[in-house]
Amino acid sequence: MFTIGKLAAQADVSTDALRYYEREKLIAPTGKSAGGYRLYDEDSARRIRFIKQAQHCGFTLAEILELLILRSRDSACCGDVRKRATEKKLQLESRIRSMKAMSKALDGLIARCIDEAPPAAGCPILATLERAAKDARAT
Amino acid sequence: MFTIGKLAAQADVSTDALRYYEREKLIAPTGKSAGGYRLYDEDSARRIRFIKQAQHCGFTLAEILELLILRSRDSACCGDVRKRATEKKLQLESRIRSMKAMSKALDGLIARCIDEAPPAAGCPILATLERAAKDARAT
DNA sequence: CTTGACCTTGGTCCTACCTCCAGGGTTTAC
DNA sequence: GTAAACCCTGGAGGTAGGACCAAGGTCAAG
Repeated sequence: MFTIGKLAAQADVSTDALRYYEREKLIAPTGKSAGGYRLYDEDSARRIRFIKQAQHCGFTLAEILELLILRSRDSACCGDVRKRATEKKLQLESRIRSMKAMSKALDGLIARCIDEAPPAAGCPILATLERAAKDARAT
Repeated sequence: MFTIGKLAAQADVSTDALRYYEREKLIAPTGKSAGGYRLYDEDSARRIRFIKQAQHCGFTLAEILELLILRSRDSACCGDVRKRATEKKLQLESRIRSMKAMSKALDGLIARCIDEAPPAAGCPILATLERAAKDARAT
């Protein structure tokens, strides 16, 4: 059994984050000391590893809570989990697409800037940012 | 000259958003009516197009404010603007990379789930989420 | 027994971008 | 002239994931 500080150090998160997870129902201390200190065991550490890994896969804490609940009830597990993973992947891919579109739009702006003589009258990037929406509306 | 509602409809934003932009110093009404209504002109409309386009390129409102300030002073314009556009592109690309890594991690999870017989004892996705961090620490 | 490191609760604050609301004044169309 | 539609200010709320802080209690070492 270790206190919150030890657990935090071991899992490389802040004690504030751990208390936050507790408020959000993601974890609960295994017990409490006489003086009211939270006490944790190896199971808690595993649970936090789970949370952090899932975050690295793009799940929000709310979604991770659902995964944790699924994990606790054995029934209907794998299919459900796989569905969530797949949905998350689609979501990520959609966001990647939209960011790629932004990146491409920036490419266009930057290229225009180089083409059209740098210290010309009015920055071509800024001019284009103004004009673009008009074009889009015309579409 | 039109009121905030007209401008909002024309630019496809909410009146609340316009008032918010004003608080954030991104825009200001051209004038006010006798009764205190905000009044805007075609220039305001162009400014809002600018803001929306820049948002589509991934700039935050704070960054857009800087762009607008750059635009108003002609000096040192294009180089500065181009620098910001380039930085923003790098930032986007870094975020894209990190999301791709997430997506790939999900791929791994999903694949493992298919390989290892669906209704087995314990979902392989969940098990992997627990284990992965340990492996990483060992690295 | 004292000092310092650690812990507690409960609260506010942060980013980013708004949305929604109340309570009231203004314009405009009929 | 009156009803509907519009606008005003100011402030709260909400998402996501915490950071940080104050006032105070607890624990371990020396």
